[in-house]
Amino acid sequence: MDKFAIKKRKVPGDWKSERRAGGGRESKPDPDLSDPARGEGNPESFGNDAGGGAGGPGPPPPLTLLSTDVRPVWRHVAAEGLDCDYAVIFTRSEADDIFLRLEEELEYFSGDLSRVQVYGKWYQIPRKQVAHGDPRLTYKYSGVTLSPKPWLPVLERIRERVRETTGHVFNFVLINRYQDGKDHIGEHRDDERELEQGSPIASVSFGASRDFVFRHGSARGGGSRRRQGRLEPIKLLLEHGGLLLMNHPTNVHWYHSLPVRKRVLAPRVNLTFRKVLRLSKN
DNA sequence: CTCTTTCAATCGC
DNA sequence: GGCGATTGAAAGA
Repeated sequence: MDKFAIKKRKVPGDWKSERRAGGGRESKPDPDLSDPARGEGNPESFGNDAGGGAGGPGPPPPLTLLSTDVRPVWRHVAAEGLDCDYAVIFTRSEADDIFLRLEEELEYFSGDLSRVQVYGKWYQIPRKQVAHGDPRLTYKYSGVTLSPKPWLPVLERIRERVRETTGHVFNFVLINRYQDGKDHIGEHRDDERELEQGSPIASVSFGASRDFVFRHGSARGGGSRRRQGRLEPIKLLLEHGGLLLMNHPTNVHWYHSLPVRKRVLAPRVNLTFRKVLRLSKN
């Protein structure tokens, strides 16, 4: 039973007023996959629905749908100690272009920065990873200290859209690339000790849609699958051009993961923007 | 020194 | 195909 605790909300950032084009269908995340290089629908719409004109219930979509009319449709995701907002913030054509540039321009870490020791054995991390950000910042991940590469135009473009939609300015981005559904990341919390107090983490996705799962700390491990421990996992579908804002205190008690999905054949690039405090000591 | 937290692969169902 | 349980060395508080 997948509980999709998703409700509509107004606006966490700057977008004036929410408006929708077609009938108000409550869209629940579709656990099915979706390939990134699919043909197009409306090239200037965000991926939130668009009613799909063909045979959908409700009134027909408006004839004139100008791109300037379209605003992200935010969904609020809430549970005990969990507070997130999700919206597709890039049009399909914007996201396609950005994804292409990311694939062309990013150079991922290799060697020691891409290996991790688990239960005494060393593994390549089951994904690719790289960090970009302001000079002299560092971020520790699984024991290794990541020094960011300088910003690239495509990354600043994404960061600027995130600023427009959330009001937050981030100085660091950790990028993970999942080649296909076999690439994944295990359950973890993001280390907030080296982040600005109470600042959110902005997770932006391009390419293949992937399931994303939150689990409460108390619902994990040894003897914790008891009777009414009613903190069910919360599953989201992160889409091409989508932004998931993870607000404090989500990362304190909730773990998240990107599980294996063997039916997914296409790559996904995810960027988690952060406000990092610490500077490298030289 | 002690205690807590962390990561990914494998196996069983 | 997916999920829960299981496996420990290293780092940090």
